[in-house]
Amino acid sequence: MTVKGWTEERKQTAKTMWLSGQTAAAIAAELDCGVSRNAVIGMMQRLLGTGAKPRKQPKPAPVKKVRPSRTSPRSTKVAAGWDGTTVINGPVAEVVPPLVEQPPEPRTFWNLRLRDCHRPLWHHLERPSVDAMLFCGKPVVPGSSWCPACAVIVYQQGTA
DNA sequence: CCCTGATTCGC
DNA sequence: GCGAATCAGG
Repeated sequence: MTVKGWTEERKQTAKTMWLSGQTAAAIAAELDCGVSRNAVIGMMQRLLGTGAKPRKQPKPAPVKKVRPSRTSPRSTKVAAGWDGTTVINGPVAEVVPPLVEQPPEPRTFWNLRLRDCHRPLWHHLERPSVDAMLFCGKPVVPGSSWCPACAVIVYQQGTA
């Protein structure tokens, strides 16, 4: 089932994953067709109009760089469950739709993403099970691993 | 260095 | 329409 190209299913999956906060690379891996993360990003721009956001740098000098060849060795990527749900066969659309928006905080171990506040919330537990591993989950300060509130806490504790 | 998304532009 | 190259930020 490796039909190269963007099928409606593929677009839907990518779109939903993107909206749910998955990274482009993760989406590319999940789709597991010949798409790179750039392809995913490019598709999102066309599909969702990502370019609608105000850009910071107008990129003044798009000087033509050397483009010797476009051939790229596409490595086989492993499709792993991205939200704890194994998606191997069957219409992906049936497993993805339930995702409307971001899950409420705190985030679970499985839902925690790079930009979610990483401050652990289980410091009371000796041996927390994965299910008990909750993180703050609020949006982090860009460049940090914690949200503004947790950054202060972590800093005061000297755990930074 | 690695990663991320964003943009440009050739196909 | 598509995606690699490239860029810019973290």
